[in-house]
Amino acid sequence: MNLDQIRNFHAVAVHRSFTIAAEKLFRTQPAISTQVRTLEEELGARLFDRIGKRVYLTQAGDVLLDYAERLLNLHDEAKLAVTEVNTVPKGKILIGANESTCLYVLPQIFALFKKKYPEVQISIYRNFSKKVLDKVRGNQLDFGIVTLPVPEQELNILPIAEDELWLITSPDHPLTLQTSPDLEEVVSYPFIFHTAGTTRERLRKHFGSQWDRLHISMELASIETIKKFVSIGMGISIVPRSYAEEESRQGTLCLLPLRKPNLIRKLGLIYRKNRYLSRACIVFLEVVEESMPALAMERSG
Amino acid sequence: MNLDQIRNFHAVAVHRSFTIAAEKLFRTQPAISTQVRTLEEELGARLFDRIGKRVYLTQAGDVLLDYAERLLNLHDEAKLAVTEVNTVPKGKILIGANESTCLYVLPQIFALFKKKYPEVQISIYRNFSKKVLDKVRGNQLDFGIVTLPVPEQELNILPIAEDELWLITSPDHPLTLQTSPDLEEVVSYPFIFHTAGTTRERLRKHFGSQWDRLHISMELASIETIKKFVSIGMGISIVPRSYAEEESRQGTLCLLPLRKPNLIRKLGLIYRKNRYLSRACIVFLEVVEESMPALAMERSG
DNA sequence: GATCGGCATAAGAAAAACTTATGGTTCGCG
DNA sequence: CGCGAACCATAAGTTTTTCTTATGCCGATC
Repeated sequence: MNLDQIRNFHAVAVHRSFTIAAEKLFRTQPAISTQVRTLEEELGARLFDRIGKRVYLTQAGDVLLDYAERLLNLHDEAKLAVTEVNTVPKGKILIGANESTCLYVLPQIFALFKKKYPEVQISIYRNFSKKVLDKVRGNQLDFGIVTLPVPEQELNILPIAEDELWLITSPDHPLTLQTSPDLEEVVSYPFIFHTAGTTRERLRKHFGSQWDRLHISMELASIETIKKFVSIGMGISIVPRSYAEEESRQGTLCLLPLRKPNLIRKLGLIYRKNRYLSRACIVFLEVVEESMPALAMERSG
Repeated sequence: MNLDQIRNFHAVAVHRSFTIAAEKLFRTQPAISTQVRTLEEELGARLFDRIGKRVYLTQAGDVLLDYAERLLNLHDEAKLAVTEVNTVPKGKILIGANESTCLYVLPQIFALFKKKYPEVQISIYRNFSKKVLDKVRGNQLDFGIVTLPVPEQELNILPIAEDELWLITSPDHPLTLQTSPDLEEVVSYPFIFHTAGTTRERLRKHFGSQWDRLHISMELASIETIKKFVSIGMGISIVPRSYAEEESRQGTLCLLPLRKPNLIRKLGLIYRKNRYLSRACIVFLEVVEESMPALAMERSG
């Protein structure tokens, strides 16, 4: 029993005629007859009584007619629903990002996106860049926002923001007398770092041999707590500049550029290559690209 | 999109593998691949992301999977329901009968039937034998119970009861002095007849030339009213004996056999030839045949 | 880096479905 | 009452679809 047979049966049942059913379905009458007979044989039940030139539904036919309608309707609905996925932005998008991105980058993008496409639900997976990367590779996330660079294999990468890493200190810290200290001058002060993460690793490489001389007074899991403890003088730290601009304006933190080397942290939107993008995903990409100038502005402003 | 394609898609989605799906469906892997691709082309949407050796559902695929399950379930249910019609007695039977049959014949049959097959719903169309006959011919009724004989064309006929037509009078009527009056003696008294019906027509033929001499004091539409008016002496009438036995026992009516000719009224169950009988209809026939001795008893008892 | 596993594609074979032709009924109409 | 038209069933042959076999390609794995 396939949908075509059901469609045939339905047409015959509705028109109470094989000939008319055939016309409606753009087939010949024997085609319909044969299909209905096949269906009857498969079900082991006569569906129509052919009496004279008249056609009557049997009880079995009557039962099947009800199901036929439901099946055909459900089938139409299915087709429509599947087609809509790629024409109407709808459904759900899964995005992975680390904590600070969630705090400082995503809100602006999401606000814009939600305004344009309220029907699309966004779900956020918050974790370190590395975990996000794995999940994107494993097709468990539609998108990820991670610190660049990233091994390119199998991934599309769309740089969306870059930020210089600046030094933060408490407002009354000795370093604030400098306008732009270099690494050498900085290492003598106690540091506060992230417990883990891409930026921490990059800094470790950067400090090179000096890393061991570094006095790490605290290791904290979130950028917010780091800023708190820096502001009360527990140590200094290095963070993307934009993450501390608010506090700098308010005077609770002091934000200092490092002389050299200019440390840049780039953020990228990543998603798997060869992946079929739903309409919702496509418009999300569009929105991200649209809002990129704004994100760039943020850096310079 | 037909059910086979949906079944294929479903298997792939469930097992997340074309090869395993093929095994489960006893096909080769290319068969499944082609079918799924055809489905994708028809829907204009990729359903799976084939990344490396892994297979992932796209959002469109996810949407379709839900519908696929519903469609397949509904299909199974339909098959089961249709098959059950002819294996399990269920559903509805439409029976046509005239008023007196409804009152005196059907209750016993139905009681027995309902006891054996409580799942089958019986619906009664009450009308004159002629109308019942038409509806059975027109396939609007499963069965009819009518006065025999009946033109046999296209009908199966199962005689189910026969009854002598006896005279009924009020208990104090002069005729009660006779044990078995003949037609000649009877015609001088005022008669009460049915307004229409097979039996009335048969009587008219029977009376032959004497019909015109007959004094018809009333014509009534139901056997119950006829009996009422006969019992209060408004006239005499001729009815199937069993229809008045109760009143005869209670003494409200007097029931007299006519000497000659012995008028017999036969009842038959009729149904269309070439008609596919549902299980419910078949077991109904069985019950009627079973209860026929009982109905015969009624006549002699 | 060779091999294995798994999906895609191509070509040919098998199966299913369709069309044309035709026959048997029934029903309506002259 | 008989004839023709309408309607469904069946048969034969053709077209379309779907399957299998064979093979290629790519990524994962050892």
